[in-house]
Amino acid sequence: MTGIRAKQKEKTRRALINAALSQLSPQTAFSSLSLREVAREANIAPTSFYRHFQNMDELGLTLVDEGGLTLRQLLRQGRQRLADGGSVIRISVDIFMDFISNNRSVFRLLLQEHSGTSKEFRLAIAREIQHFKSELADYLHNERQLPEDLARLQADAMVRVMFSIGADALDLPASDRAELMEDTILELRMIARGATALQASFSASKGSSNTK
Amino acid sequence: MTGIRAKQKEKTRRALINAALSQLSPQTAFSSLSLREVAREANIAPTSFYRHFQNMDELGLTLVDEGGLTLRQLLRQGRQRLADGGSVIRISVDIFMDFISNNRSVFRLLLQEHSGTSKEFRLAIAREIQHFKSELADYLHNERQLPEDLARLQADAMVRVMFSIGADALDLPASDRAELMEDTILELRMIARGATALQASFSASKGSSNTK
DNA sequence: CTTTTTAGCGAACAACTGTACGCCGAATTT
DNA sequence: AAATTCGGCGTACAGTTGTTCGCTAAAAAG
Repeated sequence: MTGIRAKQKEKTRRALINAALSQLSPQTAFSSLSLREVAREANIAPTSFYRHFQNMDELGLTLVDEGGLTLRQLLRQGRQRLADGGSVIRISVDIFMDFISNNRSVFRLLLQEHSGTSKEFRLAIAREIQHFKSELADYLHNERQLPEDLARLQADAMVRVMFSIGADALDLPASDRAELMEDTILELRMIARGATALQASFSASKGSSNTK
Repeated sequence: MTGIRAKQKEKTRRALINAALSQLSPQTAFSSLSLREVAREANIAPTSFYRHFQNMDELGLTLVDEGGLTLRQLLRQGRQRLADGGSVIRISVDIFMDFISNNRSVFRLLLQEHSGTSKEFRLAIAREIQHFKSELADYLHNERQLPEDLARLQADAMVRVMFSIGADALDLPASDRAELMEDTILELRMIARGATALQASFSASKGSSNTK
């Protein structure tokens, strides 16, 4: 019951995960990693890999899950920081950019496999993104009094823009990133403004006789 | 001077291009195509491939260029249709969705290699997208009297949203696509509204004493 | 007609790949 | 103390890859 065996197993499992992460780079996609290389980097025999994962895919999905988890945790922190006051948009952009800076490889993995050739990967990543959207839509609906439909659309547009810009920021020197962030904030503000403007026209055309 | 030789060469060049295209699918990325498979599909010896392209990369870049060209041509057609009246946004969305429907493989190639591992691919595709943005920004500035900065930002946001939604539409049954298109149109309208709203606040805070 | 150019071929090579199989030895269970 | 579980290893195999080299035959150039 000491679990000395389980402990060791978990250790080399981590070694495999880290080996995979360490081999990812702008020039090397996860989908082109070989089981043998990863095993070599983790200092185990190729055949031992199978004691931990059935596939390279299974390893990759683990990375996706862990990355998504990290992102969601950051979002919660963001909501807390927000209680102290400050622009939601600016804070969210900050958090997001920090995330991709500190998790370049994982974010690249998310981007690449989001449009990759494995349906399982695509679905797993789409699920993570959907999480992101839903939380934002809820916030817009509850805290900003937007009707559900409009909140959903605004969140959708914002998340799309944010991820797309994140992809561009990924291989940008830190110096250029500040500029991009200002653009990002403006674009997101644009979307927010547009949403409330649309809300106004809808409620106007719907119940113009009803002031309350 | 008959050029019977040049003619034949062009023919098998096309055969190679078509072979590559025909092997692309949701399950097969361009970056994982093998020179040998492509040559086999084109009915030439593997070694003959080099008479036409130095690399598989060179072949891929050709596909990117051709895809970009097609897209730009459609844009011009779109601008013509626009002269007859109608919603710019709706028409543009129509055209875009048509494009990805009729060029699934190419669009998938663009998406995948946009965040792929070859810098040359990334740059080539970024260039195509930049074309798209610039043309839209010019239109917004010239025809819609938006200040250049705001036009640039609106175009940027719109193109990002459009491409992102395009990626989702790619593996969607045609039945679900209609719904997605309506969402797209609303999101783009949101962005457009937001841009003019921001314009109003800026000019108000800048020169409130200047009516003209 | 003679010479040069060139698209295409086949053989060969070394480098990898994923994975099936059976064995070992230490941790765990009985 | 004996039996079982199981993480890890080495060997082995068949398959595929990109690319080099020298050759052929037909088109083009002289």
